[in-house]
Amino acid sequence: MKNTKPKYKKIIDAAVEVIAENGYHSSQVSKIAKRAGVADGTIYLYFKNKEDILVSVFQEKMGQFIERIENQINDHETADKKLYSLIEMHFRQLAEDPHLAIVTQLELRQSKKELRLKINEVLKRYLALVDDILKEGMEEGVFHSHLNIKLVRQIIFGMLDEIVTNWVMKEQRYDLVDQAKEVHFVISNGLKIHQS
Amino acid sequence: MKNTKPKYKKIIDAAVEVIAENGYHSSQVSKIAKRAGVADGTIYLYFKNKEDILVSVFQEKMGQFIERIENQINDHETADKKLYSLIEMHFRQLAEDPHLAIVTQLELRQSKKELRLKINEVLKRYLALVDDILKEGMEEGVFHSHLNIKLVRQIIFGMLDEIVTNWVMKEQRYDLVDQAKEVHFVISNGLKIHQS
Amino acid sequence: MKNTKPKYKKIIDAAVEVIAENGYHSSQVSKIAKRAGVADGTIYLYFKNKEDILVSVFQEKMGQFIERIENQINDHETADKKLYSLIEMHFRQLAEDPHLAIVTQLELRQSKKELRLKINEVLKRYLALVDDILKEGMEEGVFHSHLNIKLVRQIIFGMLDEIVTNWVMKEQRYDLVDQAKEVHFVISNGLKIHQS
Amino acid sequence: MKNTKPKYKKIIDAAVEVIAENGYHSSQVSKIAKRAGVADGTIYLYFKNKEDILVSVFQEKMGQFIERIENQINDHETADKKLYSLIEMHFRQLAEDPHLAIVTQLELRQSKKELRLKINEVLKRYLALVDDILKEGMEEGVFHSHLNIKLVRQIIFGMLDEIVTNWVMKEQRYDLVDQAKEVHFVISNGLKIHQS
DNA sequence: TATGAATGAGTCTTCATTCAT
DNA sequence: AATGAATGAAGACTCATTCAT
Repeated sequence: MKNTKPKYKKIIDAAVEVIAENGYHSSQVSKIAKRAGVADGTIYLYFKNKEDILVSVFQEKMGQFIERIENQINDHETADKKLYSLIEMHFRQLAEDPHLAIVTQLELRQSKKELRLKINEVLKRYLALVDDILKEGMEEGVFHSHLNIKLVRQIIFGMLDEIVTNWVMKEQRYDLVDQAKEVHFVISNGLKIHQS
Repeated sequence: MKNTKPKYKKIIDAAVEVIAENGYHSSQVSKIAKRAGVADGTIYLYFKNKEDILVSVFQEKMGQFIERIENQINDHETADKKLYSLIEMHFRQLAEDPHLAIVTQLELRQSKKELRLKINEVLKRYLALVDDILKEGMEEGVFHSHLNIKLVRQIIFGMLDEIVTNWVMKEQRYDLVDQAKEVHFVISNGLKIHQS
Repeated sequence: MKNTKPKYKKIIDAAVEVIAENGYHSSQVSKIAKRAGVADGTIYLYFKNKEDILVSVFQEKMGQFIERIENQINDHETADKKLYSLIEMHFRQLAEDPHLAIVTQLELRQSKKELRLKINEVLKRYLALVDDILKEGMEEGVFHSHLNIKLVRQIIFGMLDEIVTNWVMKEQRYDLVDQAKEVHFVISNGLKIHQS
Repeated sequence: MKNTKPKYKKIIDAAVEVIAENGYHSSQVSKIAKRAGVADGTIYLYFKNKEDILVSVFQEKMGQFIERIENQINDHETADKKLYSLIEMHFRQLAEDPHLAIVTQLELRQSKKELRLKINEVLKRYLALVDDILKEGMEEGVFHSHLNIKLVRQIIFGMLDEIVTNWVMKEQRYDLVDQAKEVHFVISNGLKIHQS
């Protein structure tokens, strides 16, 4: 946690709610302040500007998100099981926090370059996690070792991201976690070495 | 082609250029008008509002994009070869039009709900294309027929989309089309039935 | 006249009034727009920003101010008579336009460097006028020719400026033009060569 | 000295520095507090509000300024010599304290009416000094006795003020005190009775 | 006395859209 | 069909001041 001051946390949480409900552009700073129960100006004691709120939300929430996946993964022994666990956790966590899901899948996709770069910075840790699983799978002799890890990492992240986005846009009307098995089947099958 | 009047086309093309160069938020209607060589007000003779320009760009360009893939695919006989062709064409077309790539991958990811829904409408035709290939592969007995087509379609689109986005964000410094083979390998391998 | 468009002039005149009545800092752009009978945004078709209104007021009004003095001066033959004419006209013009006097003497004395530099740019023409009179007087053998023109020019401008400012701050309760004779007496006496 | 408490003085001195360096509008109370080494709130134990800091700076510094001139003047016997001494001291003191010069000549020229009135209050003592010299000169039969003292006082103050302002705006690149002689020559010459 | 975290009022500016010509 | 001058709504951010400790 970057900052444990109670107002900081209250603002972050208020921001997730307000942005999920109204969209980033309709989430006036004053609206977030009111929801957090602080004065408008107080926001600026903790955040550089409005965009910084968005970045901070992502950093805080994604930090936890990734941490939980890291922990969970270690409970499993093979790369393939770890991969399944990652997929399942990815879906589960977003399914459990629909507000956060809306923010990460829709509202955070702003086109401002600076914002995108900061988001990518946070995602690096997640991608590193995927890399580790891939390398492990290759060392185990289970995954094709000629595959370009950077590319496969993009494939996996792209798959998961698109599936979650779809679920959010379909207004979360079905069970996201249910999809984990099949998604894992396809990608695992795709990476694995098969005897022919 | 929705509209063949010369000014309509000039505005569409100007919009792609201007948005690619400046980003959506810095692409004022007046800037697009100037680039297109028309008066500001003229824009509103052809488009309902600013967002409609963006949607129309997507419709026009994506219409062609999908059409070309449709044509190309028919030259191939098996579902797997069609799948490869789709991937290759997806990458090739965006690689050949970097301005368009920037617009579709970055600038179009605005969060306004209405816009996103219209974009999805256009993409339906693309997804239908993927569906056809998948069904064909299942009928051929090559792809696992128990797979949820809607989910696999998301997997494929998500993969390709993420890979193109990465390429755009890395400022197109490497050859995107080169990636087609490996991407096809992974997804094809993932969908195929293997003897164990 | 830099710009003869009627709205430009209306805004300039409204600005002088509003600023004279309320002071620069209490003269919101929207207040000026309303007084000028235009929309807020229209201001920005003619002026870069709020400060630019102030600068433009000065340029427009001071342009006329100086022009009139230039014309008037030419009617006189000796440097000393020209000097008197300059003083009289300086006072007369400001006395005739009390709103302008308030703006130039009080509201324009903002401390922002950029603004001050632009104001000085306009004043150069006025100072050049004074220089010419001084040189002429020296050539006539009437004014001391060893005097530093740049310094004397400051003396004259400073005198006049302070006297007008005092009059404005005393709420213009006495006749400013009445002072011209005595002021001219002192400075003329000060510059002239006397037999001792 | 209005207030001899050490923090009061520290705040005054910090204010002169900060305002000279940053300009009045960029001199936030918090910046002055930090420079003075006190908490923001402490400022308000010694000053009613931000403007009161500025007024107090002027009162403190101008009090000394005038006092020194008063003392110096008494060393001289004739009005004319006193006048020279006043001019020289005026220039010398500001030349020796460039921060103060910037504050008095540029930053203090804010347009808020209340502030200007308080500044004038302080200046009264200075103007009285000038008045005394003028009266003395008239009694000596050296200066024209028909001159309006209030007007001449403005002439003298305006001259000196403009010359110092110019020097400050020219970034103090030349010697201000050097100008005293010539300035005195002009005004003294202007006030004196010459035989014709 | 001293602190400094919190407050919240206040405004310039942009730009999508309109409409008289 | 085309123009482009004019419109006006909308909101992030600053900073002087307060007050509980």
